[in-house]
Amino acid sequence: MARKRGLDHDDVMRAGFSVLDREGVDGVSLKAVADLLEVQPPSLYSHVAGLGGLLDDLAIAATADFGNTLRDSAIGVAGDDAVRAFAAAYRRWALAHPGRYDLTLRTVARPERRSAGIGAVETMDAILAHYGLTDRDARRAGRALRASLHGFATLQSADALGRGDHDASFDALVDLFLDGLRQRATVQP
Amino acid sequence: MARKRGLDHDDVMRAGFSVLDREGVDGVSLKAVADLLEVQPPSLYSHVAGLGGLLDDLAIAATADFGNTLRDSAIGVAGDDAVRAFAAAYRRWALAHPGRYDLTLRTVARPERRSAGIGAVETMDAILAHYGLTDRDARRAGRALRASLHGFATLQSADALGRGDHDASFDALVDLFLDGLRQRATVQP
DNA sequence: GAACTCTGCCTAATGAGATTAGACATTGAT
DNA sequence: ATCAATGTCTAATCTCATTAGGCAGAGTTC
Repeated sequence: MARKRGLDHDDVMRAGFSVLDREGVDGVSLKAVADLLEVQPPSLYSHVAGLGGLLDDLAIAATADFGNTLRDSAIGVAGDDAVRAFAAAYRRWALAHPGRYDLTLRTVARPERRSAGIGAVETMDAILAHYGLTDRDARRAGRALRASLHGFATLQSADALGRGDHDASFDALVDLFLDGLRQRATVQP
Repeated sequence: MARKRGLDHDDVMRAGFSVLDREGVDGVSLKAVADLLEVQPPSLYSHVAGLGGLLDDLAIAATADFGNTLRDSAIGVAGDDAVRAFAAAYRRWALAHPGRYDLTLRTVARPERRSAGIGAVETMDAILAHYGLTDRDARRAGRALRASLHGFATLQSADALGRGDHDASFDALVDLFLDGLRQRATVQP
């Protein structure tokens, strides 16, 4: 009768992402995932460490995917173009997967999650290196860019920006950042 | 025996904020609030519309307080000084009350909450008006500033900025924004 | 001052979820 | 054919939120 289908950690992750994308972070429950997999909730404990473990796993996977996307965005471009490409990829990913993006930020404090996010920071550092800033300025510029992108993506996906052309506002934000960057740069890329 | 103390909506709010400040948004439960007030959870329903209602009320109150703080920050200053004061007040408040700040952003979509948040946007618009930007540029600059401040505050309070002098990074972010603003301004305040 | 009503807290009960323990069936190897 | 491993299941417990209905204290009215 019971067909002994045999689930998999990956199956659970897929189902988890499906619920996450559909219902958001708060909608992710073992019940929902189990229903989707047509299984009883306790069965999931063979594959993930409870709800918390599932969310952790999802967060790590999402962070890694995000990092890879960002890395890819900057391949073959440099200077302002690279910044623009990076910024566009950042916003695109965050808006396309609001739940996943949310998850990449909740409890950033865990080491595995942090290391999965390194890719993003390294990519940004590499892009900014072309501007020949001092280490200190580069670090600050990186934080400023990250904060701006994060803030914009979050506010837009929370629908907190009001009416208007958000694409243009975003471009303006990036341009504004680039203007400031150029003023501080020692080399003009 | 029962001392018939007589709670109050305000008492519940105070307790709610206390839990919120101590445990964060996810820590707010009717159980926790009831414990703090030495009352049984169902008793709270006389004063608040369940957990959701309490969170809504807290969010509205927090948003109003935040808005007032921001408004006050810009009294008697103008131009770059006003932007700096506004930015400093924004970050100070957000870092001082991470739970409340979180709450001001969750479900921004509700009308009362939105109107409570108007103060912040109006204050920012008033400050930016001094730069004589076109309406469109002003709107974009406002969004850029809001996004930057929000992003920085969120990332810092999530401990996602890494090691370093965050005060200086924040100042750098604001300076960078001001540089960009000046380039676009038609009047030099 | 006694009865009345209102307000606000209480207990009891229900229900959703997470989680643990332990039984049972299917699979693959010996 | 038997055995161990694996993975799912049912049953039970626990924490909360929430609803229903009862009871007591406070002020009001006569």
